[in-house]
Amino acid sequence: MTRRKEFDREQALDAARDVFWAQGYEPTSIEDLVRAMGIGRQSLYDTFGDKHALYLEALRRYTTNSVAELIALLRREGSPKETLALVLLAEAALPPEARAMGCMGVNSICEFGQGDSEVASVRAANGALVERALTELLTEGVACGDLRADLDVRAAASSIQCTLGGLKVSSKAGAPPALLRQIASFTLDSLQAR
Amino acid sequence: MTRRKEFDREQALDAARDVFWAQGYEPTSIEDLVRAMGIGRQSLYDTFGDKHALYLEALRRYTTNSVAELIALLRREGSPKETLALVLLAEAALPPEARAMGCMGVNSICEFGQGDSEVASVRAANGALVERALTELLTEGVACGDLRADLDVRAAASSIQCTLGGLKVSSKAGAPPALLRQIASFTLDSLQAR
DNA sequence: TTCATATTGGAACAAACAGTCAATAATAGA
DNA sequence: TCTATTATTGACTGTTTGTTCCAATATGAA
Repeated sequence: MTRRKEFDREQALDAARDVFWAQGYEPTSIEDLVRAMGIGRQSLYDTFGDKHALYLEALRRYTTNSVAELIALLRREGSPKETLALVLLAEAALPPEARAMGCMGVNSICEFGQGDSEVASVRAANGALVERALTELLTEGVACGDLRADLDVRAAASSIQCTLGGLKVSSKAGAPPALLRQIASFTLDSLQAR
Repeated sequence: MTRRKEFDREQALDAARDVFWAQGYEPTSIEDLVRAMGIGRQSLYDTFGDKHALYLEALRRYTTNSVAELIALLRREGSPKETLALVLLAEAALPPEARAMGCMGVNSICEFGQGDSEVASVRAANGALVERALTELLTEGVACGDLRADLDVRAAASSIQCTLGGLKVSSKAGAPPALLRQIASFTLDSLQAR
């Protein structure tokens, strides 16, 4: 009954996410987007609404994917201590181009703050998921003796999430991987029994 | 031999810094700036060059001030442990409006990354100053028994700077002061002898 | 007072911006 | 094959952007 789209919606959305991720919201023009997405202007507006709606969808896609990835890592087989090390050392292991992009969620915090409630709610929901998975892992770590018996698990979970954010910022600022590893090791060390 | 400026340069620069701090570089228009600074368009260009030069000078002013403030705090009289507590708890003590603005340095990292070398060099210089003052304080803390004897002072300094960045981000994202205090206390705790 | 120079506000600039419109092209059901 | 409906294309809208030009104004030195 109708003509079919010539492009793949998800693929175009991925391209948009990458542009927003690398450049942020304001500095990204519709022109940048249509070029990267490989579609026409009108197709963009018909399919995604407007620039803000597209950004929101791209951010949702980013957080959903990256949180799912992080949670999969947190719930993997293996000792909690090793898993924590993997999580904390992940940033330092990324290639330079990936480190230069930082975290799209952190970027959106700096760009929008609490000003945009839709953007804020996307982040809040996913932050809570990470918090929970992290708490589970820490609880398991304490139980099996990997971590300090007197560890305040809730505080530690918040603190680790804070450190992960800090690592992303330091990384984007150009900190060398060796420094990132040093921070990761130190943080890890403070959780363990001594 | 000539006419005098009708405005105070430093005062105008403060106003510009506040606008850039709150909104970031791209979303801030020259119109926003002249309104906040209370000067004419041409005066802005004659006095500060262009938008980018003005931003750079505003960022320099911000980092110089805030780093000087932080270093003064780090080098105050009193026990290292208490000083560290003050530094880490500072963010949670700020009024909501101040927390919503975040750190202009962190904001600039997220907005520019390593792309703008002038911006990057402003941050690098000041980051090194904080690192040094932090290291001195930690060394003193270890010497006087406030902190763990086996503390890796350099790693701890990097880690604390990372945490401070993370706190700024969490704060701007809307984390309640109680959570920020929890993170600060946990971090502090991990530095102390147990 | 007069000259030379700085500052100022407003008008003007081209370029870039987000978003729209209308004509054309493609498809699936009748 | 026709028709209804959607997709694509590129030109176009009005606005906002950063920056500059210009004439008017103010000032200190001669």
